[in-house]
Amino acid sequence: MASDIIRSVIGRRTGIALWRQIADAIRAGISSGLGDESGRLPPEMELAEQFGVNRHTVRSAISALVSEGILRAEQGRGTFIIKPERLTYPISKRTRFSATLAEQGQRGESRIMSHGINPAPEDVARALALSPGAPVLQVRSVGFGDNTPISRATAWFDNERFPEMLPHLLRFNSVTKAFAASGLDDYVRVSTLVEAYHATLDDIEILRLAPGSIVLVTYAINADLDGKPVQYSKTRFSADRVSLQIEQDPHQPED
Amino acid sequence: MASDIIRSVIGRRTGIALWRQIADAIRAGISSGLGDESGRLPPEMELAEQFGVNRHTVRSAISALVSEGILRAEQGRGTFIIKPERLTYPISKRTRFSATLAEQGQRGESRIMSHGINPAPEDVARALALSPGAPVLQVRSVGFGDNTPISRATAWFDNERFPEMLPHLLRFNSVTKAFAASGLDDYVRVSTLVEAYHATLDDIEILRLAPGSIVLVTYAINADLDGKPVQYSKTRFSADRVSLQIEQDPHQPED
DNA sequence: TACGGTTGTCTATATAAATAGACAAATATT
DNA sequence: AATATTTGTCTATTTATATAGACAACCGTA
Repeated sequence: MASDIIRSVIGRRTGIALWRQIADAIRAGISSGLGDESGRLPPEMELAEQFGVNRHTVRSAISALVSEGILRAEQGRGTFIIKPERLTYPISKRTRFSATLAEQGQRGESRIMSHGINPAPEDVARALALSPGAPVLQVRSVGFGDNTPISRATAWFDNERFPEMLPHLLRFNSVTKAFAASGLDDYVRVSTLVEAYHATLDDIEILRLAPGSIVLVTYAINADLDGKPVQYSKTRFSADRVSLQIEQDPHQPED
Repeated sequence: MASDIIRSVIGRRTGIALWRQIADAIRAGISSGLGDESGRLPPEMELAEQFGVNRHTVRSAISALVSEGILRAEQGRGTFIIKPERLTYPISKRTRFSATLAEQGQRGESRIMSHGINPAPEDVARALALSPGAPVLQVRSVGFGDNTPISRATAWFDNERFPEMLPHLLRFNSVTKAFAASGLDDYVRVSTLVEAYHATLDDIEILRLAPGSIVLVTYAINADLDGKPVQYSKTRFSADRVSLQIEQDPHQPED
């Protein structure tokens, strides 16, 4: 009885293998209370019945989740959930994790993977209110939580206005501190665009995702207090591992 | 040569059929410039070569997109793109489409599918700051743009405070006007949580999606100017058809 | 009208996914 | 020690995916 959490019935002839649909359903079900207090999943036979498939199909799904590091199977005992949590990322006017560069405190960390100074592509120039081709600093980074990759980001900065941004970033590993060292004491998030896509092969490799996983993609603009854009970043989050929490600063006076 | 837009190489033995991966890649590629000025896709043979698969596999993908209404194949001429656009949904302090109930103006429209007064489930009670089990009005609706379904939503309202909400909603087909008629002149969005999932069978049916599609899910809370929550809604958007645009009201005074 | 380029249809074969059944191996309980 | 429960492994069969090749049907143009 128990787990009627499996409401997401699965379809056939969809181009998505049943075992993968079931793996996705189990992964999703974990956060919504699949499994008992001890983190034990219902036995394979029961799951097979719930999903209306053969036991071997469920086993394929579980096997995939085991190699993802989400489940652990113990012969004779059962199958257990390893990591139930989902990180919540705040996005507000004062969002500071922005390019997922550091300062997440607690369990967060981020690493700069590569950087360079290039002429601004069209979309970057538009976002930063620069003329196309103007020199911009581009920084790629990967954000981690509990040693698992959570997000990967590319951030751009106006190289004319912030010529010393890169050394500051490398030194402080914090956008806020790097801006401060560049003479910008405060900045605010002015715009965030959210989209969702299937993971690319790069996503799968870098974020250690399962094929067919989903990524949340954000396009964010930070500006100084005059409204002039100072940072543009594109970030790809593992949708399995994060929620984006958008706060609208409720208790402020109305305009 | 042209379309090296196909960067998203496809993987095998992933549990996702090649034809579906290719369909997803083409669907995604459309918005980023796949196809020439006239909206014509590269010929099947060329696509097959680009993706490194057999022509028949590409044909399966195209056939799926044709029945999705995204492509149109004409014998002897080529395959053409039907709908390139993607709707942008704003989410800000003053977001009013909220439960995707109406007032989107322009080309937007929404229809109430069902409604009822029930005891509040735990998450709804928490969001509305009510005691669990308190009576709440629940309204399900589907939002349309250009006659294609864009989103489906469930909204909850405190039935004690707004006992006449339902008739007002049915009459005005607008949350804002229904609140106004209930004596609440203004309200603001205080919180929006964004997640992404694979489409369920319900999503596929109601939003007319392809199996394996992605949905953006938002959990939103609107509150009156005292900060008391007045509406909680869960909305599921077709990720192929919308971007969520989050504005943080940049030009306001700091706190 | 003839031709190159394109989509549509057919047959055949190989590989991956799914079902079915049986039994071994480990675990916990009686 | 015996038993029921659960995961692990094996064989066999069917269905869905993917590849391969050939040719018909249709379009635009030379």
